[in-house]
Amino acid sequence: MLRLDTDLNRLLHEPARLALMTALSSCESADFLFLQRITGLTKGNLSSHLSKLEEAGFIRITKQFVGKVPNTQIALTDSGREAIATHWKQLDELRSGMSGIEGRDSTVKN
Amino acid sequence: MLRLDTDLNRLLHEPARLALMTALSSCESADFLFLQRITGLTKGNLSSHLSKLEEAGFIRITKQFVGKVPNTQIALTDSGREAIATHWKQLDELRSGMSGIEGRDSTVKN
DNA sequence: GTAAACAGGTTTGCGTTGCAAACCGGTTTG
DNA sequence: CAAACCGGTTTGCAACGCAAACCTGTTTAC
Repeated sequence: MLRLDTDLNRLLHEPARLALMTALSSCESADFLFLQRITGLTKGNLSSHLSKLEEAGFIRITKQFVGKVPNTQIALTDSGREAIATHWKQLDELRSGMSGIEGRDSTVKN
Repeated sequence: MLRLDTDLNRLLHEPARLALMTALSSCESADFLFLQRITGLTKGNLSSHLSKLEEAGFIRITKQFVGKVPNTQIALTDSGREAIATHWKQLDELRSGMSGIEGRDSTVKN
C-alpha cells in the first residue's frame, strides 16, 4: 500500500523547493540571484528555503567574493541529486498507481 | 516567468489530496472506506480532506443508505476533473521548465 | 441481551509551515 | 553623500496537517 508520509518527502514536495532542486539538478551550480530570478521568491524566503535544504544535506552553499562583492553559489550534493530524482519518480508512481484503480469496494477496519 | 503560487494549487498539491483526486479521476465514484484504504488516512483526516475538496468545488459527496447502513460516495465534479489534470500538467511543466536552464547569471533587482 | 466492532464522521489541540515585512552590514553607482 | 544593490537574518502571523478523542447509530458475536 502507498504510504503518503514515508513515500513523499515533504521537504522536497513544497513547490518552491521542488523548483529549486529541479533547477539545480540540471546545472553544476547556480548563484543566489539566479535562483531568485527563476523562482520569483523574495530574498528572505529563498534564503530560508535554502537553509532548510542545506540542513537536510541536499545542497551545498559556498560563499565567496567576486572582487569585493559577496556571491553565494548553490550546488546539489550527491544526496540531494538522488533525493530529487527519487521524488519525481515517486510522484510518477503516485500518478500511475492511483490511476489504475480496480475496485471501489471497501475492506478497511476501524 | 514561473509563478509558484498562482501556478500550483496548494490545495491539490498536498499529497493526500493529490492521491485522492488522482484516484477519483480514474473512476466514476468511490466510497469513503475505499478511499481510506488506498490512501491509508484515518477517518477523521480523510473526512477533513474531503471537506476541503468539497468546499473548493472539486468533488461531490453523496450520502445514502445501503439498507440501514450509511454509505458515502465521492465523485469528481467537472471542475475537479479539470483541476487535477491541470495540476499534473503544471507539475510536468515545472519539471521540464526547470530542467532546461540556460544561464546561471543573475539580473534581479531588489 | 449485551458487549464489541463497524460506518462515517466532527471537534479539539498542537506543533510546523510558508510568507511578507522589517531589519541588517557592507558595496557600488550616480 | 544618497540611493540602490548584494545577501542575507529575524519576527510575527495565519494556515495547515495530523493524531486523538468523541459521537450517533448499526450490525455481529457470544
